[in-house]
Amino acid sequence: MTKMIKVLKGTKDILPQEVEQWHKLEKNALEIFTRYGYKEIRTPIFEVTELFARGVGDTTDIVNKEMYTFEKSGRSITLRPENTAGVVRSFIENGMARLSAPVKLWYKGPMFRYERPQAGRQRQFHQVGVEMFGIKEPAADAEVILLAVDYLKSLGLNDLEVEINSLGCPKCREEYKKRIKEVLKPELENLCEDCQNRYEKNPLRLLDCKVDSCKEIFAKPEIQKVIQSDFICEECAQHYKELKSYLDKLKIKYIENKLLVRGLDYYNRTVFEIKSNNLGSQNAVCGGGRYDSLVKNLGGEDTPAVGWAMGMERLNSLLPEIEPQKLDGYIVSNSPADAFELAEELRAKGLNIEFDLANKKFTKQLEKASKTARFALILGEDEIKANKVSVKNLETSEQVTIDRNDVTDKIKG
RNA sequence: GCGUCUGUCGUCAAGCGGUUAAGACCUCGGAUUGUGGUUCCGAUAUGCAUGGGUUCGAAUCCCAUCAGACGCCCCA
Repeated sequence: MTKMIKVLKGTKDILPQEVEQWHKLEKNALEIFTRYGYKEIRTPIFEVTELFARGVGDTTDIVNKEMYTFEKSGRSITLRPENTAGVVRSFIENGMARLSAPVKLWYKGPMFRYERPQAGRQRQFHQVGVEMFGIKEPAADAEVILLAVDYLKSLGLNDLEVEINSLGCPKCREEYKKRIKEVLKPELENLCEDCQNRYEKNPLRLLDCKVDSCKEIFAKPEIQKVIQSDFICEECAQHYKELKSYLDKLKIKYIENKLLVRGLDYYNRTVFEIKSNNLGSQNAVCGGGRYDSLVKNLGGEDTPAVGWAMGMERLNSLLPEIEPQKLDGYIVSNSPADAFELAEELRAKGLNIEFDLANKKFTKQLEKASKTARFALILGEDEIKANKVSVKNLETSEQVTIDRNDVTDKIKG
């Protein structure tokens, strides 16, 4: 046998038996997001590499080691590892800053990250996400979180945990980083290798290290004091406070998590995640936050923005399996020409109809009908002559011979 | 990039150095040339991820490669 070709590591076929669930995710997204005034946008799945380097941030893992990048005609091109940068690019390029604020956009589609696959993580995966531009007030943050919760509810996912935090603005965050580095400096060589890296790259990150020896160090009172301190400036604190009061009013339960730091450089002030306990170690279904300086960084007018993305595969694994739909009718006939005709007639009326293209024996056809359809539509010589059809309900075994024109009504009940 | 575990039919698997490589499901055919979903019979891996090695003998032991699962890092 010639060698079989297999899917690439970390990629997957979405097979017919699971596609119903994907339809549900997409249908609900369109429906719910539309209610909140969002319009769908579809951006290319590849962009100039620089977009991600500048947008996502060139200190991030995503940009440093996870991008699918290739050269074409002397240009460096990258498969999108996330879609916020692309949407922002489009926002700027199409002059959307001139539209009346807020500009609300949503998207869905495949993303690509060269990572080691594991539960809830693939190299090609899908995200749905929303981005709102032009509103700096915390009400925007609140609405975006409410939308996420609403969408999850529409999928039957009611008891997920919402975690929030405020990163402050670049100014107050720098201060905080400095203080963390200061207090940890004496312990630096006792920290694990990862933490030593993070010490320089992203000091906020090292606070939730899972290594026991690091945990012990962080538990020291003088260090805890710095971690727990309210470092954010007055304005940022006010923003955060207002957000929380909105969430309270909206009865959205949330957990404040000081250690919640997102790994993308563009976030400021509000960050949040929505987690599930049923997902294994990659337990976040939704992640997002505010990114007020991204539009400007990518060459647009200074425009505040908030948004989030959800991993569709992760959502999917939380959804119950959907029973496959049965056909409305399966035509049992040894005259393919007549079966064709009847099938077309009924399909035109919106019914799902099939018949045996291989023209097998009568009993085989009935067997197939009973496995795949609600009704068997028997079209034998007698019926054809009389312009009738015998309609058999395959659940109750009840069978009647009726006029062709009455078949639709009989099936639709 | 690192760590742990795992690769036997389309699927789920038994087998643990000498078997004709169980069994079940699915699929296909027959009992049954106009009445199914139940039942009964039958078919379906010269092959055990791939390549080497050890051995009289390997699906079973060893090595390498590849693939998968899970975890770390990071993220949705």
